[in-house]
Amino acid sequence: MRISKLLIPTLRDAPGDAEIVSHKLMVRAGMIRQLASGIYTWLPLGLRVLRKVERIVREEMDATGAQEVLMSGVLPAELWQESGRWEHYGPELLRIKDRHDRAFCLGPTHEEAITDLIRNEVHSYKQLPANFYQIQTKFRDEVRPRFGIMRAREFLMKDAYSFHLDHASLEQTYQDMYRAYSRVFERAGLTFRAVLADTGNIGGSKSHEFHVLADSGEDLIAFSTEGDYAANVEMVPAPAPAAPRAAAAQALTKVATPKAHTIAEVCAFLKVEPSQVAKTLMVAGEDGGLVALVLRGDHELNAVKAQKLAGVASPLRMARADEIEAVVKCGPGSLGPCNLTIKVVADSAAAALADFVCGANQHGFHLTGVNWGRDAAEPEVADLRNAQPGDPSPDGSGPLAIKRGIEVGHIFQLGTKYSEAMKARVLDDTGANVTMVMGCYGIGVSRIVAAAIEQNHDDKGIVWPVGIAPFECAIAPIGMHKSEKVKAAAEQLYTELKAAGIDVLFHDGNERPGVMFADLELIGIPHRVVVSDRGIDAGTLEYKARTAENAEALPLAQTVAILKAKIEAER
RNA sequence: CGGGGCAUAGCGCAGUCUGGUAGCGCACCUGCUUUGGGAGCAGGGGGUCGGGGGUUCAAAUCCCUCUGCCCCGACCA
Repeated sequence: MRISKLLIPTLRDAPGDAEIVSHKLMVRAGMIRQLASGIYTWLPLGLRVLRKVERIVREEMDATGAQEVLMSGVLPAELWQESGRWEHYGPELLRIKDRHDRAFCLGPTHEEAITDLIRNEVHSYKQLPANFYQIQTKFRDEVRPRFGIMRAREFLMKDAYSFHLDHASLEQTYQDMYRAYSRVFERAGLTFRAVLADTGNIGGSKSHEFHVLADSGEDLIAFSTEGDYAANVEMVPAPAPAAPRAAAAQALTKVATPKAHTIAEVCAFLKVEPSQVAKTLMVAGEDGGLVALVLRGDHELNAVKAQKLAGVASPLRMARADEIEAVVKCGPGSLGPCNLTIKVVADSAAAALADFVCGANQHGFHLTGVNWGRDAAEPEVADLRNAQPGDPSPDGSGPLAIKRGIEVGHIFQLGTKYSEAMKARVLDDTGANVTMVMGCYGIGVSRIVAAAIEQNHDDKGIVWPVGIAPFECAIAPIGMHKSEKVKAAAEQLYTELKAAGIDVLFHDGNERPGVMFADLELIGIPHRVVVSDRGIDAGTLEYKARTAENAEALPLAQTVAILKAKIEAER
């Protein structure tokens, strides 16, 4: 393509509201523009990258034998009512009505739609297993869209759904998908890790997430530093304390703690360690009341674990100040487990504390020397906290380390959750009706674009892996509009590179060299060839990789062949 | 949804406190010069100062209200 025929509105300054580097660079490079919160227009350059990611995904899915379909983005409410998710999905499901006042939603995922298709069209075990995928725009009305395309409300996703006669067949397709996903992310040039995951809103049993490792990631991944174990922290069981609770040694004492509400403030004021403090959090219960959750001051509540507790509302919701005041006469900063009338659940580490510090359920006061059983009722004990670095790996392979990740893929063994609810059955070889077993597999196609930038950039801009670069090579002629020699050589190189099957961007504008180089670096084209009078006279073209420090001279006659070899090796 | 902030040209911002001609840099258009790392000179276009209401002789500026966007907390590819 000729750059003069492309709308690539690059910016020197990033918009003030862009937080993370991929968002800044995508806007600056003229790849995307925002239309509304979490809703974006893809410009020609951005769309080229998106299409390349799509192509890789499509090729790898096709290679597994999956069949491509395309379902509607607008889905009838009836299907969602049938699966039960019309009620349970929550406000993320954007519900709309048509002119006849019939209810629909914008599809955030398509289990219902595909299950409806398959139950109507597939009747025999001989048609199984089968795996169907689509690459399609999803809509999730996120509470807080942010980070540009990374967490948009509208986004491009590859979703696949497999159908099986039995679990062994599902397991096999699951493994196929695991391998296909690994190839997709490798080809996209990403450093990633597959980790054990929670099944969340989709449901099912076994599940892995694929995470791109990046400091800007919103997820926390726990790794065994010695072994293979890797899991989303929300999944990692926290170890119960090895030692039994010590005997009470101190007397219960009430102390005034004016202005000390947070754990840090209380510890500084009373000169104790956070690990000797119990913090009490109140969350909404299933019955409309509240449940008190007690953790050690140095531990973090794990929302996934908490919302699985009996009596706790799912999804988890922290109590509002007015709800708390209806139970105890104080604010959230002075809560403690003593004399509570509501259900109290303590994390195993908090339950093992003796002579600990906690809020007095009275504004401005804390208690010291508190002991379970004596001063507070023995609590129900559960695993409520996030695993921490240094905790033992659940597989016994060593201590855990924790890193940040961006979730770009997720595979699930659904089992019969949807096929049961929607009566999707086939006849087996004995003529018996069997409920199909399902799997589902998602890739955040648009998110991959942002994640790739998070991992591949420098202070000048994006550094695309060749596999997903909008163009593989750029031609940068110097003084083309003055020098016929340069113009002829650049045009010839452009024709030859295209003929060699290379995606080439011809910078045919009349920009000064500095502007041209800066733009090509910003938009991250992996290979650059400079055509100049100086070089032509010497029989050379100047070549520089985006990642290279310095340029090198290539013999004019061999440039195309050399570039072709380099690019094909990287694809 | 709760808490905080912002809204002035395509982008980045000043002006708001203390009411009185709407500005700066980049980008854009024209001309001339320039051409190996974001050029120079000259000229030019572009704004209902987010919307509505109020106070005032006079509102970007003060008051009320609505909307949008961003950030911090519970969801997910």
